[in-house]
Amino acid sequence: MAKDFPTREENYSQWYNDLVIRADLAENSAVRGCMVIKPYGYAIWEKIQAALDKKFKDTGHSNAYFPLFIPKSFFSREASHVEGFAKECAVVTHYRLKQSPDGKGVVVDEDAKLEEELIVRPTSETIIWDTYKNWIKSYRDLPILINQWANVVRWEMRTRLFLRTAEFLWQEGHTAHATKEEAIKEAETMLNVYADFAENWMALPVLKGTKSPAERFAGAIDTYAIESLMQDGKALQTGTSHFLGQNFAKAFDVKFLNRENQLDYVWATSWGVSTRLMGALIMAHSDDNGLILPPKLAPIQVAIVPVFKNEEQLAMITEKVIPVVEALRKLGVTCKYDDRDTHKPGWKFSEYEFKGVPVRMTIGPRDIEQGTVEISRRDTLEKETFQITDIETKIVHLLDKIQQDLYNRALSFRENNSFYVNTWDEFKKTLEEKGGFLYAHWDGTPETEEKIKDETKATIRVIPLNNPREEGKCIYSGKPSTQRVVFAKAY
RNA sequence: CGGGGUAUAGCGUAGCCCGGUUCAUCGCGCCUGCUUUGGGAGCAGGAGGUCGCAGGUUCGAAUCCUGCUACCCCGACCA
Repeated sequence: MAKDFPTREENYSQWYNDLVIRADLAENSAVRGCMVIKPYGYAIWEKIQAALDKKFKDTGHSNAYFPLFIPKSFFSREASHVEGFAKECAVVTHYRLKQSPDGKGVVVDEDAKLEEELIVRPTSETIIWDTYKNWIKSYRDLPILINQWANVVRWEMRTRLFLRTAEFLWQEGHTAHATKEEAIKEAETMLNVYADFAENWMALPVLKGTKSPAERFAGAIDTYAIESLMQDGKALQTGTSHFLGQNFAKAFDVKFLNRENQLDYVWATSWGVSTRLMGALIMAHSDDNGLILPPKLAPIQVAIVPVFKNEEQLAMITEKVIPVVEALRKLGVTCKYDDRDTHKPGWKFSEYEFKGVPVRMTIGPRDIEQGTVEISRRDTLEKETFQITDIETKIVHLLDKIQQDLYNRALSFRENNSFYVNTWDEFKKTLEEKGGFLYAHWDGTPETEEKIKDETKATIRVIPLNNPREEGKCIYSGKPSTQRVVFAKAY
């Protein structure tokens, strides 16, 4: 097995980073806090994009594109929005370079100073609402249901591959509606789209809920989120959907004539998921042997490794393999026949394990004699020998089973790491010793939430949707509470 | 941006405390050849380094001093 590959027990942070590198997903770039997404990693992102994009289209949305640069003044319009992002904006001040007077390289041409600075978008609400203003005159122009696939920049102090990079890829939906009810429904619909994607594609069980005021998006009335649990017991916010009320409409003066012939501000939502999803994928499923990908998102679903001593043997194997590859492709399975003679079988086994390929098929002289193949599944590392006849059907079923088993495994992990706690001591003890999701009573005040955070680093991850009512006492203040909320340490 | 640490070959490292025939170690990887190939092969040979950058101290600096830059960890912030 690979040397110098830390196990999760040693250092989860180190484990995660090395896993990303070893699985050939991404690396830190020369630009501070940014990442290079390598071909294999990007292939996973493309799978994620394709699946989400289809869901967006199916729910009536269209894609569009808005500028990367946003005039600084746009940020002044919505007070809480600017407060939320001001500290992490990259600012463009000049538009030209010139030869350095001393002849060494280039310098910024001070004569080319911009009249108004441009902000590299940290999110696009402002520029989009400035644009929507011109598009919306009447209720007949509504709703506007638009999504944008883009990159955004947030000058974070501390960065980590996929989880928090200075530049990241994401999609951001921005919708405009005639009524409050319709906008809230949209925000909830998109939350469900994300939850469905997480559970059925990423095999990642999620909690759906709303955020406490302190954790809300800057400028939102209500923030919905899906929250998932990683293997080290920390929570990761994997997607958000915001009901923005009329805040941005008022800030950008977006009014329309409603059915009653009255001028009104439009109601808005925004929602997004990012390359952070890949971080979730890595941390939720992987083991010490490398990545484990759910079949639906794996760029390679089946890796076929021939074992051969010479070209004649390889030719015999290839003859058997080609019909299988073709049959699998017809069934929509992506497979790679790795007949390179530059690496040994053992090397390839490890390689595809690192990359998280769900199923490996091995075929060698032994199999040729007996008409068999060896099938190995990545999630359990189990190996089994089958007759090659109709093997493609078995593989398709196995892929479905792996997808389901991964979800079930993650779900039982979450269930085993969710705790109902009733006292402050119990809260601290459980958080310290076990981590995970803590269901606890909270008095509903930001002050209490803040104090709990200061003392334990735990935050309210979500207030679950359709949360059962339950009388109780706040674990911190002892004041009355009507429901449990979910606390955890988060990334 | 506060506190701490690190920077030596593609990657990971030794050497630094106590400057000097060790001014560059070891492992992985890479190249060549032979033997190998069902879980990251073995042996033999080989290539590869402005010791982060810029100054300073000294007869002499990877080693000591100063400044800069980048990265890592812990905080604050966050998809």
